[in-house]
Amino acid sequence: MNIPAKYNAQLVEEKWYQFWMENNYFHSEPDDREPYTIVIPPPNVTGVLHMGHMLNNTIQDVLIRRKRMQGYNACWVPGTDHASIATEAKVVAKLKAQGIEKSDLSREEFIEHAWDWTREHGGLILEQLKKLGASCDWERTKFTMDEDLNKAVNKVFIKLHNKGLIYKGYRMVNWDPEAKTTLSDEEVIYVEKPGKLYYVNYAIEGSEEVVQIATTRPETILGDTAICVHPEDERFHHLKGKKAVVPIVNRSIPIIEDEYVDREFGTGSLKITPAHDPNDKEIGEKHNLEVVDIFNDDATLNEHGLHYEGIDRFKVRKEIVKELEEKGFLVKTEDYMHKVGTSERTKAVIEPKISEQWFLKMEDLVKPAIEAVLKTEEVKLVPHKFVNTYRHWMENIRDWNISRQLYWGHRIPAYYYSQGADDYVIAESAEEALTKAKEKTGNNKLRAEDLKQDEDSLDTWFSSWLWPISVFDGINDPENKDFKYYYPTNDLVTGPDILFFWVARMIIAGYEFAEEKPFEHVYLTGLVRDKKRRKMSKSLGNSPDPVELMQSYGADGVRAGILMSSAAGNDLLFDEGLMLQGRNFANKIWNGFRLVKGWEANPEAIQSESSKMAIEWYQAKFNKTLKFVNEQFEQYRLSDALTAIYKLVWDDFSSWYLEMVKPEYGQSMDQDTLDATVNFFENNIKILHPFMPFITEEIWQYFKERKPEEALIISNYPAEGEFDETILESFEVIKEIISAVRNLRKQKNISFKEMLDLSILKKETIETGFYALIRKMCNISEVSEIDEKIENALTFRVGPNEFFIPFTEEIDVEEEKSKLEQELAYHKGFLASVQKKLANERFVNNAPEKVIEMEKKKEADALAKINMVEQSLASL
RNA sequence: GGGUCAUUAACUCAGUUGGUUCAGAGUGUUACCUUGACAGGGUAGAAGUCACUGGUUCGAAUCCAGUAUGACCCA
Repeated sequence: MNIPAKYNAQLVEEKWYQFWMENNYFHSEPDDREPYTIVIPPPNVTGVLHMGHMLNNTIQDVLIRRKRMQGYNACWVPGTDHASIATEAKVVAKLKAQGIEKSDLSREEFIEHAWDWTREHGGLILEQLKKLGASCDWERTKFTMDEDLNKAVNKVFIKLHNKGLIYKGYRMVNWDPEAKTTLSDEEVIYVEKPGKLYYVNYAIEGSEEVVQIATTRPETILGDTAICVHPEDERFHHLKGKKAVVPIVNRSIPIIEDEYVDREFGTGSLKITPAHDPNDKEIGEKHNLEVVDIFNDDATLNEHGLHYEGIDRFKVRKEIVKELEEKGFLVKTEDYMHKVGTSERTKAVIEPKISEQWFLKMEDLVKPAIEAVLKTEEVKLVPHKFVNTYRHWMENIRDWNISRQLYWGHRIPAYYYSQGADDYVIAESAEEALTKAKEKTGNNKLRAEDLKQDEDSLDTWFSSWLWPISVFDGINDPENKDFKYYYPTNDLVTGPDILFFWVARMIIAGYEFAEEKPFEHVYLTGLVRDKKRRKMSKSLGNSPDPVELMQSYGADGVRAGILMSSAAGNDLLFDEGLMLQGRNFANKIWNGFRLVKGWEANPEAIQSESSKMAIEWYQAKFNKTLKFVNEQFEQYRLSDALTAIYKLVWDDFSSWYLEMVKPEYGQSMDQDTLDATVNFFENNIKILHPFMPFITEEIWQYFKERKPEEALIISNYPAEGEFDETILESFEVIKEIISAVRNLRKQKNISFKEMLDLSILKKETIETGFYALIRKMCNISEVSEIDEKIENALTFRVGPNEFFIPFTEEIDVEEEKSKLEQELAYHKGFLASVQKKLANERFVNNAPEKVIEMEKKKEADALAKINMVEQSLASL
């Protein structure tokens, strides 16, 4: 036979992926079958495949392939996300490398560069998913900036605005004064830096007294608008209602009280600068304080900086300290370590800055989404434990800041006709805006050039929260047949880190825009970590390249490996050993196939008793396992499902079944056994196909000549069947007997080739049909039942039955004795523990009948065994 | 600082709703096997005070409280 001894994944994988594509097996169209739909969590266009994607997409592919085989109309919609922040940063960096600054380009020019980037890199990750075997419906591939998706975003913005849910407000943003841009929280890195704590006196109006504050940023004194103390701090009670005077500026500011103040820190009184500190901003809003912004965009001081106008913040810090000292306001300085936010890219110290933003009111929108997950369970989180986190977030939700100061993304559809903050209209297009503006202002002379669209873009999540709807064009055209057929989708597979950002918002959007849940189950995967338990990420460089892994272990090996130890919602420590296990498994299957493929049936051959029993047993074993596997799938326990199949194929099928039906040397195989074996093999690879699609399709096609429409990928998943539990139980006993004989051979150095006799002193029924199996598996010439012990024989016990192998050589009595004594000690210990329980009155009175009966049976069994072992000892 | 979750063999993890001597799997490790599908294999073995301290119960890895350590999310 010409089948290689080692399975070569590379040769096989590309072939079958192409075959599936050519036959369009991934594509779905609405029909009268029940749909099963998954939308992919769209990966970032700038991204390359990492371990998290692998885990995530493997799970989705397993789910979709299984449902496809189960006869559902399976549709897995792929796509990518425009990721405004990340992509814009990449494009800026790329342009910079070419000597072009973003500020040199117009918005339109910059966006053209971003599209170039997207066209160049955007498809990469999808190509990598193909290598993994992902059976996505590629004809349905979507991008969050596609025209129809963009239109949907605009529509939704307008709808929400019309409902009065979108408003403009102020928010503290992370301002990078070097790049002159806002940064997301993720792009700010906090570093520990040595600084100083400056103690400064503020005069109290109308008194000789002073109040002392401590600050790390004395330059912000110029923007102070209050002093705050703790309401229960007796040191400051007498200052209540008074006013303080800001040094240098001579501004009169109120002394307010708030529990936010930490009485132990510094002097216990706090200066409040709402324009330049997030906490101060909140206090400022609470107490209606004035906001004085003292900085320009490049972090030099503006006109509020008085004589420091135009000077950089750090230089001002030095100079103002000198001035405070000269004028007698500065009391002392202390060294102080504190965490300072810096820009991930420019390393510049971040300046918290108040800026005008668009917000979405969440309070009412969130209600149906809370109901759906926490009350009606229309949407179920898997594992369930995440509902706690979900509840906490949803019940403490804040309004959503949906604008970003970026070019790349969906531009906010607000058009200004004048300078005022509210002089705008919301419209789907510039033309519509013009009409609306004319209406609103009554000025018919307005021209298109008079309108200026808002410069900001929308948060990327503001488009991805529509994803399950918008990929089917359900916002623009809610009556279209795809949307009606596929929505709501069934399962969503994603990481718990975006439960809020994305999952919760999709649920909100589902109820708001489609009046229905977006999906039924949310499978939250674990995070993939490295051996040091760090999250795998590109910035740490601790993630192996999945494409290289697939080259080393095969896509099937990697898929199986990564699923083998990843229970839903539990983190997964990446270990290359898992991939190895996956690859070895593929090889094991491959060699089983080689064996079976090499068998030829002899029409004259008659089925042996042992083969008949083996077939009967394996059928039961398979049915039981399949039932278990299906139950695991119901609970999204993919790891357990795979492990069960792994054991079925490796232990039960390869190690036991194949050995049992394997023709004896020089013998040939009968047709019935061969047919049954091939049938078993095919069923094995059917239930394995969702996990390891390539090798299973390869073997499937190798077994027989098949037409394209007979491909494994679209074959029928095996149906559950009845099974006889007693066969399985009996077989466990047979396995023990076989193991015991093998053990004896090893201990006594008896070659397997030497035939032996086996006698059974039977106390409990053993299916005699299985004797043939014992003979075959242990190279036994005869299995006989006896009534008396045999002298001078090797013995062992399985259950209450005693076994004898006549043995000509001297038996080592001492060794036998010590073995028996060990056994005896074990049973006696067991008996003692059982009897102790039964002697406990409270146990007997309180435990359920069933449990007590079980204990009584255990007691009887133990006594019988002890009796037997004692007899054996006596006979020695 | 607030919330959520975890802690079981050298390593990675199960243990499905308290009950069989229940303490399990895989990897690794040890010994033996150049077996006719497979050394990417086979057979057999060793290995754990279920983080700690209390409590509930006839009975706790499992339920409750606290402590320690770690992780994640939010501020």
